[in-house]
Amino acid sequence: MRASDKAYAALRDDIIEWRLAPGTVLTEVEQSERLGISRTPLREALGRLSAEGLTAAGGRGVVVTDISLEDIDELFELRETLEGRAAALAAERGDAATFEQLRRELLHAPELIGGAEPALQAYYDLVGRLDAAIDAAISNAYLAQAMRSLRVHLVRVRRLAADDAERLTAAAAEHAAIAEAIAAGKPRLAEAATTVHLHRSLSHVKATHVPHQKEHHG
Amino acid sequence: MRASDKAYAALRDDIIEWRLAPGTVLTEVEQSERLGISRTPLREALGRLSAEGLTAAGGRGVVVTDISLEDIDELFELRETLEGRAAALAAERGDAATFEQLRRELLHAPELIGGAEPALQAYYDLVGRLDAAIDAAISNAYLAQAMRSLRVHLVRVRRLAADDAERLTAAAAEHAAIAEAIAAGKPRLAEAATTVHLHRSLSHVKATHVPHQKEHHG
DNA sequence: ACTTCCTTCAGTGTATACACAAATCCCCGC
DNA sequence: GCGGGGATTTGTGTATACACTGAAGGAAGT
Repeated sequence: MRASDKAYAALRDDIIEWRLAPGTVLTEVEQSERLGISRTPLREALGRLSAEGLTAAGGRGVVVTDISLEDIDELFELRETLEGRAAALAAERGDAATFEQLRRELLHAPELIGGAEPALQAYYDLVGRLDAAIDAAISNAYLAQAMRSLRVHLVRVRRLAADDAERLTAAAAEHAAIAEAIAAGKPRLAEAATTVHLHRSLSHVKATHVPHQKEHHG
Repeated sequence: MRASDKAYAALRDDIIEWRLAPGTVLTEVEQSERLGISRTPLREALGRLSAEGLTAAGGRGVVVTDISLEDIDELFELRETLEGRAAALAAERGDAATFEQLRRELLHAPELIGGAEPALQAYYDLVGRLDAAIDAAISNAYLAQAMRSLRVHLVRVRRLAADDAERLTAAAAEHAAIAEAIAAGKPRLAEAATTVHLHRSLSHVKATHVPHQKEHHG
């Protein structure tokens, strides 16, 4: 693994998991020493992060970007646009058997949610497989790319919300509805189910959202 | 201006204007010598280009990406999704006077189109101002960013088509219709007008498209 | 003649040194 | 005591040297 990849992954995780608070300035020498690499690969990592919008390269050093409540609204507005269309396209072009299988698994998801850590991870993986199946079904590299770049920010937002078992169970049912609509080849329904799911998701995030306090070092 | 910015702008223009054929491998030492800079800033430029999708960093050296006919279809599919929604949002949130003014100017655009080079540039600027006005009106940084990253590829596609005066005149009328719908505050109509415009645009591109032959150097 | 191994080399990945810009801080003058 | 100007420090931008890897070409053996 290249040093720049390692630095990118480390910094990306630190930002997504809110270990690096928004507003933190990432100095090249400091971070390169922390990660045990040189400035050159670190700069590449910072460039990638800034391209994704996780950091912003303002005048002196790059700073970790913040996510405000307005940002979350904007994020979900774009998400609704992209994923709604993606679900519709998947219903038109996707393989019914694939999504039927996913739907069946999603109906059994509540058993995973109540469980401990590994079972919960299995649930998240399942949702991830639904996303991947949609990505593959739409056969549109540009749309898939746009959604991928969105998901980075969404993971960050998800960490802000309290994902209780109740919400996760409901979300699983919503996902199952999306998979069912796609499997049935109903684009309008798939888009509507996605819209419903995203609105409920957004409501939950905004309801349980607790502002992260910035950890001012020093 | 930084050396990396200069390199980025130069390479970006070379690719967009099809002076660098798809499949061309951009070697770091070669390009850095050609542009009169060092490898370090050039690498940053190549990184940005690859992030945008203008180049792909496969194993050995980065290569200029190709745009196939399927790519154009996918590109316009995403474009329809994003710009349709953007037009609708602009109709909801935009300032009527701004778009009314743009509509009036677009109605006079045919006078510019017939003219020589500078007048044609004035027309392209006018269309660009409409795009910028929509970007500003939607007040959604993520959506605006997604559209910006798309436009790079669209400029590249536009260079493939023969933009005759007839098509440009029709396009101006379609743009005027979009501006009118936004000014009138009619989201559905604005989205529909955008859809119509993009489909006509796509048809024109595909009808007049001439495949670029790759210039194999040596 | 074909295959295989070794050599060589082109090219990237990384580290480091140097140059330059900006911000801060201290000292001197008032 | 306060303000201004210069030095110092901090950090980025760029260049270059070195290491490593993967590929291509040739030579030798079968």
